[in-house]
Amino acid sequence: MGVKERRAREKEQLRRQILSAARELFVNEGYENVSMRKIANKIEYSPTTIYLYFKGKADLLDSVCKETLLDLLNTLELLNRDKSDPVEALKKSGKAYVEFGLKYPQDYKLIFVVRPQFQTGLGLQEGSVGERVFNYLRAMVSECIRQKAFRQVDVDTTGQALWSAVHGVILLLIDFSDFPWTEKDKLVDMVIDTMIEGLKA
Amino acid sequence: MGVKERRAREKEQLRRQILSAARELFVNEGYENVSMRKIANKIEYSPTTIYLYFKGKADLLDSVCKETLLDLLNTLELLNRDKSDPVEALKKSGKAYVEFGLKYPQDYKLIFVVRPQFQTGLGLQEGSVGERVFNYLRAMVSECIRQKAFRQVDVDTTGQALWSAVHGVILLLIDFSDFPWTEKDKLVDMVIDTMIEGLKA
DNA sequence: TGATATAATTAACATCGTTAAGTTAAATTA
DNA sequence: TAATTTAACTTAACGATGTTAATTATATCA
Repeated sequence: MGVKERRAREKEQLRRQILSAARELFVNEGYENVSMRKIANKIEYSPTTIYLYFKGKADLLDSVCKETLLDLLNTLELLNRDKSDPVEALKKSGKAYVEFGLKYPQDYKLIFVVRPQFQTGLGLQEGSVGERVFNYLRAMVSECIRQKAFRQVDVDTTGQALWSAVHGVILLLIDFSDFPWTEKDKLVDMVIDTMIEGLKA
Repeated sequence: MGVKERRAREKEQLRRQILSAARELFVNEGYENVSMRKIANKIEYSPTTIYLYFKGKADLLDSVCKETLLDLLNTLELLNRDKSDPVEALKKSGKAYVEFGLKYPQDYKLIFVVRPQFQTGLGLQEGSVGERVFNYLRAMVSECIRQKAFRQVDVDTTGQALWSAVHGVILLLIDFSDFPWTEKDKLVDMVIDTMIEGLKA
């Protein structure tokens, strides 16, 4: 009777093996430089086997990204959000978001830069992990307004603007690592603090 | 005797023709979805002819990007910078920068996201077009501080922070075009205005 | 005109993502 | 246990890609 379960377990194991090989290759060599055959070689299966577990290369990438996004969401939610000081909480989350992006630069780019192009749907649609991350940000902004720490700004627009700012600084730091930036933390603080200062009542 | 000159002129003409066809296809269909054969078809030459004028697809891309960057620099410098109101000038330039990024999304991504690692003369190295664009921004910030419209912030950090913000909003709008953003101009204004508000004295 | 240089083409290669057909091994049924 | 069904995996192949080498056409100069 437990044979089906064992089989399912074995299938899941190979699925994870594929995913893990794909992640490592994508991160180290870049999505476009990784072929299905290369992934297959790494796990010592034929290339077509991958298609029994994933719809295709794009789907594989999407699954890798989803894992990373869940990790990010988890990181953010673990931050003890002090409701009494939502502004400080927002700052903290913003910095954590940037830190995450800089800690996993390739993953970050895969999710937020590479993936949208290759995906037919969207990583921010209803029920997606991306949407949950954004909702988290939205809720914090909302709380800042409710407590009148921020002036009466539009919640959606403000959330999107804040996201833009942190997104931008992450990508610039990643992509122009040779550029003579001022000290990294100073720049990140400047971006976040300036935005928040501009929103205060 | 003028035969050499005519030949050179003809050669240059075809070069520009290739470049123009490549730009149109890159912008409309995306870099990865454009093949050398497709470009060749458009100009009614054989695919290999392109290799007599460009090193390869990547070189073609870089050339397209360089053109675009020069165009951006020109656009910015044409903005009549009213020295009497540097804050307004900064806003105007910021919006122009975003508009430019959204007008040439493919080019923008290629210049500032995809290619920085490999490029010479296009990124932010000394003497590059990118550096000139950044210096332009820096000068405006400096003027805002000098006229005491901004508080006594660090010029470099501030310039980099502002750049981060506009860079971020451009990329989000490009990459997540399906996302239910609030009206585009409203979001862009929010990003720029909030940053500037946060910098005021 | 005929030789020469240059421009453009044809043919081909290796590799890509992906599909269809075929094979092997395990699980189920009799 | 023997036959049959089912699942997992592989081999072979297709069309398309970027690019190179060999070849042909074209225009210039003697």
